[in-house]
Amino acid sequence: MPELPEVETTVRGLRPVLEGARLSAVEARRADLRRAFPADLRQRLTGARVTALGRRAKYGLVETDRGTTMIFHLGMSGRWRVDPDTLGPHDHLVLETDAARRLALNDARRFGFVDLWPTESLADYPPFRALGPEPLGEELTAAYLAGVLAGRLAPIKAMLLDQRIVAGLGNIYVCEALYTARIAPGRAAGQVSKPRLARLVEAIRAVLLEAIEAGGSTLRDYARPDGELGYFSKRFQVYGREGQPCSCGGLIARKVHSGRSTFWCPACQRS
DNA sequence: CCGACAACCTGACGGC
DNA sequence: TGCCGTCAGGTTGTCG
Repeated sequence: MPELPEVETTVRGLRPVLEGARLSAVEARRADLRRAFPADLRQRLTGARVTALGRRAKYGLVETDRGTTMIFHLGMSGRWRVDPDTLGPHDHLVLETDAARRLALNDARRFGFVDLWPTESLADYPPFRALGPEPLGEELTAAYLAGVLAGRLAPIKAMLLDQRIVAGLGNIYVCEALYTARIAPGRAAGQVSKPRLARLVEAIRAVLLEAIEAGGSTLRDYARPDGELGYFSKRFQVYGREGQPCSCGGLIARKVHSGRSTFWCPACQRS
């Protein structure tokens, strides 16, 4: 499920449940996801008050009044279920609050993980150290991209998926942003012109904001016990649409590169 | 630097 | 109905 917009929507959905609440119970129902849960997870979080919810790239942040932040990553299939009636086999971590709310981190494929880190030095959390700028922040500009992509021969699509270049884009929204900017995904990154990079920055923002907005509009549904979130049944322009017509009259193509499907319109996305 | 691939897992879906 | 192959939003590491 989760790229940046889904994580952002998740965080917004968790905020009214968690912010200001005290965690009365913390239970890991298995030892690990992709990695082991921190051994002191329960001890550190039980009794703590949640002071803030946040996001960095595709990571969710749950800050507590104990100087510790719980970091979660949803991997491919992770989601938080709110006030579930019953717990299923994939509900791996359960939080209860003093307001008698219950949250279950559900992750069938277990590619996600949960970690703890001191709030004051979050920037030193190893997975955060090399992250590039937030795509919705002011640091992401055409000038920045031009600098970091200069001379690079790798396809622009691969560069955008590299979290060190921009932090938070995944396969779906990279395809969508390149389509919106009318840039061919296979174009050498260092050869995309400055005006096109400017268009790309705008497209990235527009695509992400639209998805977050779509997620926001289903936030009411987010609280359903099934936790259904998905990609907001949003209709993508190219992703998953191989063989279907583009608005230009061309046909959407699909090609696999290093195991990931790329969708694009060869007719109107030019290099 | 670059591309390809495997690994980590389960579930959904299409074809037969 | 069921079995089997294929594919899926991410990250990390290795190899050539």
